[in-house]
Amino acid sequence: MPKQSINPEDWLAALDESGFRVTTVQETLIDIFAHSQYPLSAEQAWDAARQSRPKTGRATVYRMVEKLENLGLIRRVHGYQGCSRFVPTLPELMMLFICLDCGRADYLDSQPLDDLIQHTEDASGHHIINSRLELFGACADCQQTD
Amino acid sequence: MPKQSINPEDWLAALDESGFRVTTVQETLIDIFAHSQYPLSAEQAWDAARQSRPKTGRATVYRMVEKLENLGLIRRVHGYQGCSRFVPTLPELMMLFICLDCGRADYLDSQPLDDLIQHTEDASGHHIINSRLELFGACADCQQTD
DNA sequence: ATTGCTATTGATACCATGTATCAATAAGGT
DNA sequence: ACCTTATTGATACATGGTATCAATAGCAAT
Repeated sequence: MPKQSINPEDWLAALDESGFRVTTVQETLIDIFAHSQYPLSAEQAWDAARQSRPKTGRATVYRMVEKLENLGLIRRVHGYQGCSRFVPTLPELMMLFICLDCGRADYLDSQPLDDLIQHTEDASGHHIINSRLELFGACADCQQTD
Repeated sequence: MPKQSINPEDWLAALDESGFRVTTVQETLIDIFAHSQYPLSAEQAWDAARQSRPKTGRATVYRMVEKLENLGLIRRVHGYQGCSRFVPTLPELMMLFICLDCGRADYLDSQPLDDLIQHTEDASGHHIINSRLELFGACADCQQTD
């Protein structure tokens, strides 16, 4: 459902550029996150990783998830089966919609959010440094089959 | 900083109307949440509760927090010192701003968010059932003292 | 007021999720 | 191929939250 596709090579390049070593665990996990249509927990990613790389350690996955989040390559989804699931990020598409029915993530253009933030700064006098917007509901596909 | 004040009696009435018994623990905890300007964790609320009511149990506080959240009287703040702090809710003021400097919550009128949701529904075809918006930054007061 | 029913509570034990430690491994520059 | 050191995997640990269950206390009816 993402309108842009995610390129695992770009993620490896991002790790490399940030001075991290490129390892097989990373390749494995990046592949898992980049191709998942659904929010994944670290535990789920661990299960998935061990299918292609059985000796993958649990702590390693948690460390990797943290690293990917810090680099802005994945983002945490709050309020959907807890607060510990992650989806890949897509540049310029910071408005996240999660379908409560099929669970898929859709990424929407951030312009309306940018406008809202601008408006709020003007109206309140606060300086807004970052924001979190998540939308939940029934996606266009699931509405038709209800 | 909340522009409306919160009335603990209304909360007790809400519990009563929902068929729950009104107890002293509830009064204690409602007072704590209704008067806090800062997001509080369950653990912090427990500490506060025991000052006026020493034998208050930990599990009771967790249960109460869950109940208040379910009733919509408090709301969870995500991404500010974890995902387990709560602020009281204020009707019609669903846009939450948290100052990263002083930690206080400010509540903003939801109209811009309602507009954004309407626009997104029209543009995407998704039906939006609920949303979560949090804004973080430097509040008007804290900017002046920087 | 007293009683009886049952929701709520407090104490404890428990579980899940995530983190610190540390020896072994493997990137990657030389 | 070698050396340095970041990364890994296994284990133990910490934290935050939940299940259990006997004791307590709301509240409605008498």
